[in-house]
Amino acid sequence: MAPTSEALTAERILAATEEVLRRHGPAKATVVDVARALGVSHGSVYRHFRTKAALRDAVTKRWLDRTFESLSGIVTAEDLDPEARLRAWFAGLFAAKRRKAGDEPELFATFSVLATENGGAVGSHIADLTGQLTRIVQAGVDAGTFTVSDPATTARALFHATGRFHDPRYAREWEQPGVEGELEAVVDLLLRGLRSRD
Amino acid sequence: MAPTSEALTAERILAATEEVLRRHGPAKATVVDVARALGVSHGSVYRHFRTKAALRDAVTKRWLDRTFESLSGIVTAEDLDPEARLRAWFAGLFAAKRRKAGDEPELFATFSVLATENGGAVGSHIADLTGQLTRIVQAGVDAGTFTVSDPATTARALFHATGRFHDPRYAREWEQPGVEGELEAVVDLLLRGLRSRD
DNA sequence: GGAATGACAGATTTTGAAATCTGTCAGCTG
DNA sequence: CAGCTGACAGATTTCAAAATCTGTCATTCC
Repeated sequence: MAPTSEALTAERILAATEEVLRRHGPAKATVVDVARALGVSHGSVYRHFRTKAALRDAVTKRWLDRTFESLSGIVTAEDLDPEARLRAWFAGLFAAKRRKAGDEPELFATFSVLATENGGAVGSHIADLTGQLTRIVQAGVDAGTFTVSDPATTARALFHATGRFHDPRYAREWEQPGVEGELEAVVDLLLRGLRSRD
Repeated sequence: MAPTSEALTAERILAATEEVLRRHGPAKATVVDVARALGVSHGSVYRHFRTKAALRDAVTKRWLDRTFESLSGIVTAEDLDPEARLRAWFAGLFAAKRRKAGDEPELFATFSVLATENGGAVGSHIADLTGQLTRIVQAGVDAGTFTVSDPATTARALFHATGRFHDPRYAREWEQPGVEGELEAVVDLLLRGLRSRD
């Protein structure tokens, strides 16, 4: 890599790390590699990130933010009723996860590793997603189409019940033929449970 | 181990294999170990099981049958309405899985390995469980308390939606404090979805 | 003086040779 | 003869030495 003479910023380190991860995968991507790609000593990288774990976490956060940006738009989509929002949201989440698992396997693997380690970036990602779910459920309650006692608890239940379609541990199953239908069957059942009965 | 002079039956091999697995875990349990425990040559073991994989599969089948025997009783419990049966069934499934994961970690690990490999024993185990679910759902439809178009599809949706509470990939999470409540929240939501609306 | 370096200790990973394992089968044994 | 053995080829695993990596910090450089 050309040792660019620009200042060494956190952002440049993150970009280089992502590149190294993409090329080598999470198991074989070292801080030394990142430094080499930037044309600096590895000590310099440690000036910006206290540990290798912190660096991985930051890269994953950046990647997650980029990848699931569009989802939050659905939460406030005025042209959709809460039920349609929920359907679109789950469909969008699943589509994005599956696409990334296929298109960027190495970065997805990094995310998976962090997920099993309860990394900070993954923790906030999940908190972010359940927060979005809570807001949709709340909107449904406000509109009178949903009846639930505690939107936040319900949101977590929805998230848990759909784990098979967003938890990276199931990534392999996402390629099998009938999955789309499986997601729909689960979401149908859950939406029936949310609906008001009077 | 005392080289018992009884005939070498499949059953004796299975018992010895289970013992070896319990002692060494799935990674370090070899066919040679099993043969040594029985006081025979490993060639004799291959007379009864074509491959090591077949042996592992048979041991796991035996273990699964023993472990989840009691569940099937709930399916036909006349004293419970279908909704109560479903609750009891899920609670029982979760309790059994969690107990086994804690009490017999090595055998549970063997089961987990087979699960990720889509082993035959695990496949029938899952088919068996969804079959039981289907029968409970069907009973609910017959009784008029549930309304669903296709009990088998619904049963699979129920099974997928509760994966977090029976899929061995989540075993680690089963020890955390709030899990019981999480299962209840999901089951509540699903049952609301099953109930008839008129 | 603030940023970068590179040498260093201890931890982790790689590597390749030796040991063990899987699955087969010709022959032994009772 | 039915059931068991043990030697064998090729695959896999183990193990210990060598290489590399992580994280620190005194020193160098601009």
